[in-house]
Amino acid sequence: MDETGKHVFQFFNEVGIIEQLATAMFNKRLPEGLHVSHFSVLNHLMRLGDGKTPLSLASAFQVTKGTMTNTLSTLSKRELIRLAPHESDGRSKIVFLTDQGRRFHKEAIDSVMPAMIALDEKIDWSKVIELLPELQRIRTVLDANRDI
Amino acid sequence: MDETGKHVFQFFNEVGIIEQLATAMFNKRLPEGLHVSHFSVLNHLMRLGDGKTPLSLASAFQVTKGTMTNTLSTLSKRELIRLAPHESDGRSKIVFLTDQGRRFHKEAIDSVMPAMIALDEKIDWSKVIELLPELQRIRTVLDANRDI
DNA sequence: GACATTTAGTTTGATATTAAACTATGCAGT
DNA sequence: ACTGCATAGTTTAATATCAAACTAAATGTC
Repeated sequence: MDETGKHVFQFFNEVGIIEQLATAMFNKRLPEGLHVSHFSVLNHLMRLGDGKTPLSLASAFQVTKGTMTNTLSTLSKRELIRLAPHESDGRSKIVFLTDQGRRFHKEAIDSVMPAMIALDEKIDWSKVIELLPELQRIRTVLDANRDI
Repeated sequence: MDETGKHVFQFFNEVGIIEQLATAMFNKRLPEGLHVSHFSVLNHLMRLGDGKTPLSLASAFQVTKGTMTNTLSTLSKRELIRLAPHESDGRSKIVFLTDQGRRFHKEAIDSVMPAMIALDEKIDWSKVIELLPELQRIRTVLDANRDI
């Protein structure tokens, strides 16, 4: 293996570890039984608006349909979302945020923010933001080449 | 939430998705029953030398001791590693690569490389490598602040 | 030296995730 | 209209992972 190959493995390794640490940090601050995956869905619906289908959410987070079924069913049991039938497609559903869901989203952010502020002194977030476009490019390419 | 906060969530989101896509890509190419986690351990031992303890591996990948016990036991069952008692500490063990393990590592890389080469035309790996130090910094900070 | 505390590894129970099979609906071509 | 293929979501079985309890060995304190 050449040098570049090693760096690439290292890159994926760093990404994996950052993901684990960040996930752990979030999970620790979410109430019993709720996971980053649940928060992420709520966050997505808040940012981009609800009324999405389960499949579009699965695709946004790159998880399988089965995973999204599971995530949404937990959110639904907790009444943080409401699943309505799709008005024009009998196979599909539409996901709506409930008031509880919106409230929970705000509370979750409030409980994570202190940790972020604590990190703020140590991480140059502006530099992190500079990384975003390149990460998005990599994500897009990986996504488009899932079958190779 | 302010703008920076949104970017930070976005950053963690991108990282999460890249991790999932990369993991999926690797897993698809590994033989039945073996996972990126197993390859990663072998890769680590190849890069930095074997003779490590399970705990040091757990810490290198930021997984729990229990997870590492599980990973190593699979590798051991397949005889890709050998677990020897620690010569001076009765509680501990030492992980050695077997010849099969080294062979498997090479084969795994050979089977992943074509996909990387395919991606090579689309991703500027040199730019990826430029991201490494900043990612490592973020990782280190997150790691050092796990308790906050 | 005895006892308390720390440390390395294992075990247990729970959960998120995946891949693949399955159900039901939509749609396209004939 | 019928038939066949595609699509949306669910279910199932297997696995990786975690947190927390547990075992056994080491270390430190008195």
